[in-house]
Amino acid sequence: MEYNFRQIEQRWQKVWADNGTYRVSNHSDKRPFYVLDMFPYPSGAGLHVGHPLGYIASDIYSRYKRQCGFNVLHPMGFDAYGLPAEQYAIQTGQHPEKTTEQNIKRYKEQLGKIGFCYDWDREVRTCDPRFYHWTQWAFEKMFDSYFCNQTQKAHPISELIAHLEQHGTDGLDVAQTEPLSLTADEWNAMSETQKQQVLMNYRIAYLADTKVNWCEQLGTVLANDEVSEGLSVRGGYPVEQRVMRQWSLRVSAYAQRLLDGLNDIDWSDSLKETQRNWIGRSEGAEMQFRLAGKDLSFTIFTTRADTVYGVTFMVLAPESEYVSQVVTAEQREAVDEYLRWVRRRTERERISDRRVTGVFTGSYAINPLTEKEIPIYISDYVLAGYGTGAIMAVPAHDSRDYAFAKHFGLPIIPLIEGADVSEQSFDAKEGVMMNSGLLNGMQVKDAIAAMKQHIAKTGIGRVKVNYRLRDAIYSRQRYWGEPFPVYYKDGMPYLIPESCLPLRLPEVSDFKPTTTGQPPLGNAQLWAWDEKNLRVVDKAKIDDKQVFPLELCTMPGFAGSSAYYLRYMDPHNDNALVGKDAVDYWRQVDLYLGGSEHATGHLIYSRFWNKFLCDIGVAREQEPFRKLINQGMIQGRSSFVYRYIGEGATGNLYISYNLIDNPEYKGKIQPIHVAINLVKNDILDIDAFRHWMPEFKDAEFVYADGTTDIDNPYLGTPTEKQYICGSAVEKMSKTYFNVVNPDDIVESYGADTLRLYEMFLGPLEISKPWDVNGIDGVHRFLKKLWSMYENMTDSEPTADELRSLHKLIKKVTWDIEHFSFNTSIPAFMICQSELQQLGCTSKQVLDTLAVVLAPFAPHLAEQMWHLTRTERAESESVCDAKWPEWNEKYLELTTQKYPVQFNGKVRFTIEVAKDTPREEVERIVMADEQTVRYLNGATAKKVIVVPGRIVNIVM
RNA sequence: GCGGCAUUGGCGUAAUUGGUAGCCGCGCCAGACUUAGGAUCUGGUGACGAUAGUCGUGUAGGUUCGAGUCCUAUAUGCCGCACCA
Repeated sequence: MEYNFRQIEQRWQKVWADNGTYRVSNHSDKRPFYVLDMFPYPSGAGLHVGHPLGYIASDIYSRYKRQCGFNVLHPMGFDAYGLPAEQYAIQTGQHPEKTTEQNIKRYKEQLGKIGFCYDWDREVRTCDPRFYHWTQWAFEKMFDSYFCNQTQKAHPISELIAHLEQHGTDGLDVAQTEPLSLTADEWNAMSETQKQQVLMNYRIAYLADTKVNWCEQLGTVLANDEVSEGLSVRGGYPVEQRVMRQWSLRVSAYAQRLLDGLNDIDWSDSLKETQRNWIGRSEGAEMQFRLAGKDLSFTIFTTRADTVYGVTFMVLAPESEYVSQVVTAEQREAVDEYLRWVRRRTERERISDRRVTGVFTGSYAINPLTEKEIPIYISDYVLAGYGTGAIMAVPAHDSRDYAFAKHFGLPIIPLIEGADVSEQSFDAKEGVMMNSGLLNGMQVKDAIAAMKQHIAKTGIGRVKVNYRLRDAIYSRQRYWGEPFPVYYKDGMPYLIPESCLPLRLPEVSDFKPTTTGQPPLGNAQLWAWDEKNLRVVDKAKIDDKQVFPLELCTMPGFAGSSAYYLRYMDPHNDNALVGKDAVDYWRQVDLYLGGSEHATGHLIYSRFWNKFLCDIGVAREQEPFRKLINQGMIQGRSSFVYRYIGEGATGNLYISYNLIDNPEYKGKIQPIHVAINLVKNDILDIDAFRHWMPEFKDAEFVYADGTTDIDNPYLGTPTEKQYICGSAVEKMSKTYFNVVNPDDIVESYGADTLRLYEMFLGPLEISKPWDVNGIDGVHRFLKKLWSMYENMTDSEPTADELRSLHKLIKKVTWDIEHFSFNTSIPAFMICQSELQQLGCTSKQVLDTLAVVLAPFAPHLAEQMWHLTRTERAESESVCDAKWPEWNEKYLELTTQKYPVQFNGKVRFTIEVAKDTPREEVERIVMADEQTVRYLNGATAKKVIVVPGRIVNIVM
């Protein structure tokens, strides 16, 4: 019986769909388990073979958990809002709604062919109003909240108002944009608009003039994680710094909680480390420096309080607000010129060109410990956004300060004994202090602590923790995103009432972004808010007293993906993001799979978002994703032919890869990408190649054996005429002709082979090239396995069959629990081959085998499972078959013919006293009943004895 | 510069976590069946050696009865952060 995978896979996919096999209920006595894939952007290119890697792994795990008796939530949806979808729409000149719809359809078709156990009833799309209703709702909650540093929690803004009414800003320890000082009387005397302005300083979702990453080509601002080395991550366009009035989320308020939370979750070390870097906590001190001759002081941040005796100058960031107060009349012109120059420089120039630049302000500050006057400079090596935008410079022990001091001829005072600072600074935090007054003789570490204590006691400064993490810019001057539920009255934003959500994305005459920063929603006619009648109206009515303009920006891509995992729990709930019952039952994602490229974007934002939702009582767990696995990328494997371009070249002769280093060809060949479907096992299909493109129609070859068609025009068996292609690992891309479409693999080998092969390729978490060369081996295994089901009988399983089966169960169970799916495939192959050698025909064994295979190759397993028991109804699925337990009893069973082995070895433990001599141990071993049974009369080749521990016997 | 991860046959990898390195697959070699094979099946395949055997997990040390696995250096590669004070 042939392995007709097409028929088998179509049949069961239909049965599963018809019976709703994968539908999941929120009401179950079973324990819940939530397995989630990062939902995809439905891009125009469709899925390539790399996308399903993580999906297959999570599918295996979900199916396994389900068979173990869990109620498994395993949903799928689409991250349809945001830049990629919109860029694709612009490229194809269609409305993003239409392209998104088409792309989703395509994705679902492709996913459907691979046999995933998704509950499609729970599908979410971020661009669906029923979904973005809750994105907008969450924004409103953040707008209506502030963050208290004492409780480290979000609180309703009404509590803050109450505090301001009674105490002003006195005793307020909250996250804020800038420090404010108000009395209660001042607050109470304020107008409504003034009050709103004050509150904006504290809201978690706030509007402020901020320095943003503006990308002209994309026509929008970008978050920090969307920019890399001064270029936009998407598209690679230049990004400049601009001050714009933008919405932001106060993510930085949660920095400490985001950091602490990492200790409680099961993520890879590298990913946690990436997040720790991104949050960038550093412990240090803030110190006051007085301005000489004026009643003005400013604050700096340092992690090296111990080096304060070595401060020989100060530096301000060009954007620092202190600058204007410090510049003297004589220096004003020089400073202005420098500031103009700094402003002209793009972010990219600043990063690539690190020459020392700066200008003297004319003013001096007083070192609070030495009381000496030190000059104040401005330089762009000091960043306005970190710390206070002002530093104390210690050239002896900081390489940047050192370079600056050398350039401007400023003094360098070494503070650590034995440190040679004549050529470079001594940055290490080790050694014994000198030239440092009360710190002399201390180790650096102790000196840091001592100085912190000293400055706190004397009031010069205070201990302070700083974070690198910035607030997330939340506005995008784009069309294809969630509209803000916000309208403007007297220039201040107000929320649209919750009951009026969702605020739907309006139709516009032109959705393309502009280079001026004018958002496309400005083109919408129906885009004003009638405050009295609570509805969206024509913006021509804005002259009315009760009609106000709506926000024109939309939310960024990460808005929709920040809480979607909660929505899957309760996707049809129109009254809440997620119902209490649902979230109480599912709680959090137990296993999350996706790429590590989201480490500093989505995975920070959704953790932040979840913590906020926790604070307001919506989410149940502090961390959204308990365990996270990053699947590796699948790269493409490109193939090449080598065109001869040496002397007398016609441009039509191609040299086999094995010959290109021959002296007659070396350096005279040009590699050309060739479509990988024309190549199998690195051998070129010559006919197909000649028909591939017109330019290769008359291609001639120097074959692997060095012959050409002219040498032997009619001989030439296929082996002689082989043309070998070269190869390289590259990104999967259309231009390299190396994209492998999963549909094609499913078509020629079947979904089960695809699933098995993707797992077989190597460990889940590492990147690896897609290499078709091995797929036949996996396909062959499934064929062989299938052929075993032809001759089933009701015979009792033999001991050997049971041992082989239970060995498999043990191995596969272990593998799945350790996400080592790649090592399960060999286990299946060994089991199959052993059973075949034993001539296994036992239905009982084959039945269980199908159950164990089910997570990996569900279609074939389902077919086999129904073959072993023909009375099973079609609706009864192997998905619900109980996961078998392995039994040590069977593993111990042994016969003359098949001794218990692992990799051809016998191993067990026997207790022996620690100092027993080796000969004695050997005697004990040989006399041991169990050992004798294992050895079965054979003589041991070698006995390795470790007193007190383990005995290894090699037969 | 700081941090994380990796390095095992011709290739992808395995070694149940400190217990005889190289499972399984690809490729290759040999054989069988075939008019034929890019089909199928069987056997072999780390290196050196005729054999016995010896040597082998990037390099150099260390801990241990025992190290691919732990420790210390070092090299190479990949990834993250980076003028973050």
